[in-house]
Amino acid sequence: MLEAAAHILERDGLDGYSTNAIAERAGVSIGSLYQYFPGKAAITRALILREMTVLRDDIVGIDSTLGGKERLERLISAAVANQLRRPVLARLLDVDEARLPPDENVDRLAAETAQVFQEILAAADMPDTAAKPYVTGDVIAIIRGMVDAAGRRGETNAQGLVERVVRAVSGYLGL
Amino acid sequence: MLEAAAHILERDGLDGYSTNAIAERAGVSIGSLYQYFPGKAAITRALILREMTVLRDDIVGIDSTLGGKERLERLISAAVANQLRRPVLARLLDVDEARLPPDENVDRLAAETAQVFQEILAAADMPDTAAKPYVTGDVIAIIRGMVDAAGRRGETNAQGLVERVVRAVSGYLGL
Amino acid sequence: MLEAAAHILERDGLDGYSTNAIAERAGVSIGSLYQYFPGKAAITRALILREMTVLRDDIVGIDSTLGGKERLERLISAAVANQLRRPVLARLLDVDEARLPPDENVDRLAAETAQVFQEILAAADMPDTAAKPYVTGDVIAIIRGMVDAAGRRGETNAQGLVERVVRAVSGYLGL
Amino acid sequence: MLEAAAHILERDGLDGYSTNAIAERAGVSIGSLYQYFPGKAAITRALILREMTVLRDDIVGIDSTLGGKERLERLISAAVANQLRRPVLARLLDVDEARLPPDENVDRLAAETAQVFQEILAAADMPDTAAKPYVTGDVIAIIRGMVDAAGRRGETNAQGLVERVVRAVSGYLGL
DNA sequence: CATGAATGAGTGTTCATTCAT
DNA sequence: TATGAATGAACACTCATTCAT
Repeated sequence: MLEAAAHILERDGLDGYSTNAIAERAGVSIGSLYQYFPGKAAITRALILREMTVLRDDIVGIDSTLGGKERLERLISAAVANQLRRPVLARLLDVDEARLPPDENVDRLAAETAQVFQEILAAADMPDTAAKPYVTGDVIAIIRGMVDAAGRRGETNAQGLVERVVRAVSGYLGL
Repeated sequence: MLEAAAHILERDGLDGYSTNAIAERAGVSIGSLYQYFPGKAAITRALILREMTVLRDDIVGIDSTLGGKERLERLISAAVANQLRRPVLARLLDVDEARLPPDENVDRLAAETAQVFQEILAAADMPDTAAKPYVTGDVIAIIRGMVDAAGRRGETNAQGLVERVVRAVSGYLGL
Repeated sequence: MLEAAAHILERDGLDGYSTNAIAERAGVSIGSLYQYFPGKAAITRALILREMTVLRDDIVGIDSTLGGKERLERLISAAVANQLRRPVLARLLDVDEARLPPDENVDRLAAETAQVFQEILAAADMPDTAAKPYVTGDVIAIIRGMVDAAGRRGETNAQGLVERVVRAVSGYLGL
Repeated sequence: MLEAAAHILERDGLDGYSTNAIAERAGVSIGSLYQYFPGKAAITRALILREMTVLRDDIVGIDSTLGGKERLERLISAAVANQLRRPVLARLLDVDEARLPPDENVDRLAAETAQVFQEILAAADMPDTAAKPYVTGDVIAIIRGMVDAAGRRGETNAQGLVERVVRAVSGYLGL
């Protein structure tokens, strides 16, 4: 059912993203949909959570004994892979999330992910500037912005994209 | 009428962005709205055009006798100012544009803007890499991503933001 | 449109009382219905108001220079006529009103009507008991109860019913 | 299960009165509910029957050797007690009964109850008028109307209410 | 017998668009 | 040209009922 929702969102965009369409695509009745989710918002939230969890898990799994530069690269690699996996979905979920009331679980997951970013940016071999406020936000924004645009252009070559993002972030940090 | 649409979008978001609300806010009847615009999509497109034109004009006005680095900084400055002027509007228009079928005028304006970017990146004192494909797109994406995120965080200090964006773009270009 | 709602309520009961049915019966689209009423509750409230207003006007028009007994009889006559006019509608509105949140206009109208009852019961030639609390409520309840039951039995002879109600109320008051 | 239905009806009104809610409250599955009752209507009917049976039994138990006036008072006392026991339930069942198709068992029970009324009203020390048609219906309506209104006002003092109802009925009968 | 997931017709409501005035 | 009442497809959601396990 979540996968059906994801598919609809990717294929038809926000306009086609209706509970009836989701149910039909999932091959269940609209009534069943509402037995698993209390409402449309819950479906979207679950979808967001699912996508965010993949990234969080990838990122948390990065070997913390590695140097900061190496970890940063791996982090970017994970973020790129995550966004490139389903670029349209990632973008639309991002958009729709803004309409939803804040959700505890989503917020927690976002905080956990940001935490990993912050730890990496505070590593020993990182410049002092990297620990400043807003830096984490900037780095995330750079990654998101570049990968999003690449996704919209239809880029699929993750390796090349990762290299460019690494260059941008490294440059920003003064590495 | 366009300003009414902009206001509604900023104040009520995509959910409140209805033709009736726009007409009421503009102080005209819904019938009149449809005499000036063939449909809701046309209103949004006109709004997008209006906002893009401001940026294009600012950018086109940059003194082309200046060095590439200086022009790049001015360009970023203009982009930041443009996005920070009405951050919510800029973001929502961006989102809603994706729903609309491609539009000739919008595309032309985007191409014109990108053209200026490209010329600056191809300036004599710029590294060779800057002329490669993707680079223009990447730079635009970095700027958009960072400024968007800043707008969402509620940042209003354009000067500090410009500096950070310049740093990111310069780093990315290897300046 | 109100008349359509009334008709549906009378013919199909609360079960058939849907906005779509009302619109269809009224010969307008569902959209038009919602241009005149903000919601289903508003339709029901307007209907209640309409019915209550008839009774209030009848009752307020009773010549206040008459003796208490005479006025009481006229009041009962008016109440009977009102309830017998559309007995099913009166009853169902009564039921549905209980589901609705309290409404200022309805409450005011009810208070105005009760006020007239109270004034008549406090007339000079009325027994002292008539002025006691709960008496107004009891009298209204007797009238409503008897007339409602008569309506459900299909009685249409107002004159005979009025006599019996007068007898009950007079007996209750000790006249 | 019936008690669960009664509880839901009292606590949540007709809006909350759903088969799922009843089953949950009763601690059984919705499937089991449908093994004991063929449908929602049957549950409501059974509930009506249960409540009516209590009154019928009370009334049938009245000593038939007593005088008519005394028996009438006892009957009213029983009716008041019955309605005041669970005033909200009594009222809502009354309302919901109107939606249901007529039921043999309910009708029989109602007839039995009315029969007792009629016998009392035909007692030797009762006025001739009491035996007329409509009188039984009127008396029942007076009692129901007054007690219902009292229940809605939140009255709980049965004794005072019984006295007032007796006064109304006696007055009506010309006692 | 008991279960509860599945069903889908039906509900109240919104909103982009049209067109007679 | 301006108006705004009218339209109706579409939406999110509910709930009485069924039936495979």
